[in-house]
Amino acid sequence: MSKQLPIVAMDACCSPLAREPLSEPQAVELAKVFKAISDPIRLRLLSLIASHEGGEACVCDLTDAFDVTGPTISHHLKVLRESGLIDGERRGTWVYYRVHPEVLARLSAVLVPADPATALV
Amino acid sequence: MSKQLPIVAMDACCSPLAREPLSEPQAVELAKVFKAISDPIRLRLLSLIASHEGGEACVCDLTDAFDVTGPTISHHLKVLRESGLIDGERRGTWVYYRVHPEVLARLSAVLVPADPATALV
DNA sequence: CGTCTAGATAGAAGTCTGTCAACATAGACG
DNA sequence: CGTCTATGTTGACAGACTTCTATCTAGACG
Repeated sequence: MSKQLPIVAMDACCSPLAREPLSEPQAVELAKVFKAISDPIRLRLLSLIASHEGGEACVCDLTDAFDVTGPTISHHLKVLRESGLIDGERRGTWVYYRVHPEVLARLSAVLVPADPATALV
Repeated sequence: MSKQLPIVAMDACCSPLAREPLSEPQAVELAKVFKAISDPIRLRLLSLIASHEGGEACVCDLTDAFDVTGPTISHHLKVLRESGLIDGERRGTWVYYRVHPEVLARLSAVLVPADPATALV
């Protein structure tokens, strides 16, 4: 579960994409992470985990929120795990997931527009 | 080209994903935009356009930066266009693209982690 | 040990995606 | 008008993705 994280992309990629052109390797690594959150179920899973009290959520809490089967949720959690966005830990009967906020922060930083006038409303 | 923008998602989605759970419709709309940037070529296209002087870039500038054929670049630009991230305008012989910084800003805002301690380095 | 539950894995079916070659279209220009 | 160049569109195909059912594994507990 919490096996060696692939320690994704994130190394050489913090300058906003609008400041200077992404290198090809940076783009490849970033694309993997964005692909991980390019599915509605995975986005909601990530959001449920990140916004859950205590910063973590049990798979049992997550499964009920969707119309798909357990294995499908497992699959999506695996994709999020392999992208480095979340990590899971077994405690007794249940498995708890939590997000890696640094990864989220870096994705957010990469997307910041160049023009400082375009502030968040 | 600059036909009625689909005026994507972006309406009801500015609260960070880690603050409260995304609704299903929000997730569906956001996922479309993230899917648009989940390809290395499209990420680099977006970055090239956004970081280009004057805030716009001609397709002719873009095509040379990649190993794929013209039609493939056209296809990727179309995906970015349909997601609302960029817009193109023909001026004489060439077509110029520019990004919509608000869309970028909103994506960035959605990904901001909950914990304020996780500031950008 | 046997059994029950939470979750993960495997394999299959159907759908979507990226890429190309071939063709179409829009201005520029003679 | 005819032709050349810059982009876009179409149709095809291989590979990747999502979801399911069936099966397996790890703890809990009697």
